[in-house]
Amino acid sequence: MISIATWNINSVRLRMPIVERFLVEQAPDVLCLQEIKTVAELFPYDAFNALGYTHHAVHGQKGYHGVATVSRIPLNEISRHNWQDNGEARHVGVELLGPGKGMVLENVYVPAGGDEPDRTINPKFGQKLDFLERMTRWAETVDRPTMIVGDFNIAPLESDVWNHKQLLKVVSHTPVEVETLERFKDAHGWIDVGREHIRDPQRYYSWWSYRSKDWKENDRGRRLDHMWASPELAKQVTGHSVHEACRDWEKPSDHVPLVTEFDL
DNA sequence: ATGACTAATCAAATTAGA
Repeated sequence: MISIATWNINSVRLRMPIVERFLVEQAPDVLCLQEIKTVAELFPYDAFNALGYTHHAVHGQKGYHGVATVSRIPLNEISRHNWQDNGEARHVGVELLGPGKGMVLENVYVPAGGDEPDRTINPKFGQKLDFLERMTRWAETVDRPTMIVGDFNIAPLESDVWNHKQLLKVVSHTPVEVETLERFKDAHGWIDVGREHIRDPQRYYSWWSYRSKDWKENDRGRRLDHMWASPELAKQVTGHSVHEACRDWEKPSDHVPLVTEFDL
C-alpha cells in the first residue's frame, strides 16, 4: 500500500510546523506541495529529511508559485513542463522507483486566472485557459500509468462550491473553465479519484478564503484541488480523504491536503 | 458584489492569490 498527498501550502517555509504535523499524523509516502513560494536553495530539505522524506523534486521560484514533491519512496524527476509559457514554476513530474514503481506523478499549480472571466479585458484569464489547453495537448500523449495532482484552481461540479448560481461568473467556477477542464479530462480519460470516493452531489471542498472571520461558520468553500489518475491506475485506488482539520491549525494554508491510497 | 485576509518583497506600498 502506498499513499500520496497533495497540498497547496501557501509558503512552505512559513508553514513547516503544520507540514511536519501533517506528515507525523498522516504519514503519506509522497507529498506534493504547491505555492512553496521559495527558490530551491531555500527549500527546507533538512526538516523533510528528519522525518524520512529524503527524496525531493523541487521546482522553485522566488516569491511566487513553485512546486515540490517530497517522498519516503525513491523517485526520479523526469519533467518540468512550461505550460504557462513564461517560465513560471508550476509543474514538476517524477516517477516512483520503489513501491509503486512505474507510476508517474505530476504535480501542477494551475494559475488562478485573475478576477474577470473575460480574456479580452483580463489577460490572466486567457493565460489560465491556454495553460489548460497545453495540458490537454500533453495529456493526449500520456502512455504510462499517471497520477496528476495539485491545485487546478477550478471547481467543476455544482457540489464543488458553496453556491453554484452565485459563483457562475466567479473565476474558478465559470462554464468556460469547466468546459476547458472537461476537455483536459477527456484527452486521457482521467478518473477524478476524489469524486469516486466522495461522490457528487456530496459536499466536497478543499479551499476556504482567508477573508472569512470563521471559515467553518458559513462554509463558503470550493474544491480547487484535485487528484486524477489514469484509468488503469485508478482501479488500484483503495481510499481517499480530505483533511479539513488542517484548516483550523495554527497559521493555516487556505487549502487543505488530500490523500489517495493505492493497493500497489 | 464585494471584501472583512494573508504572504513576499522590501523596508512603505505593491502585487498576488481566487
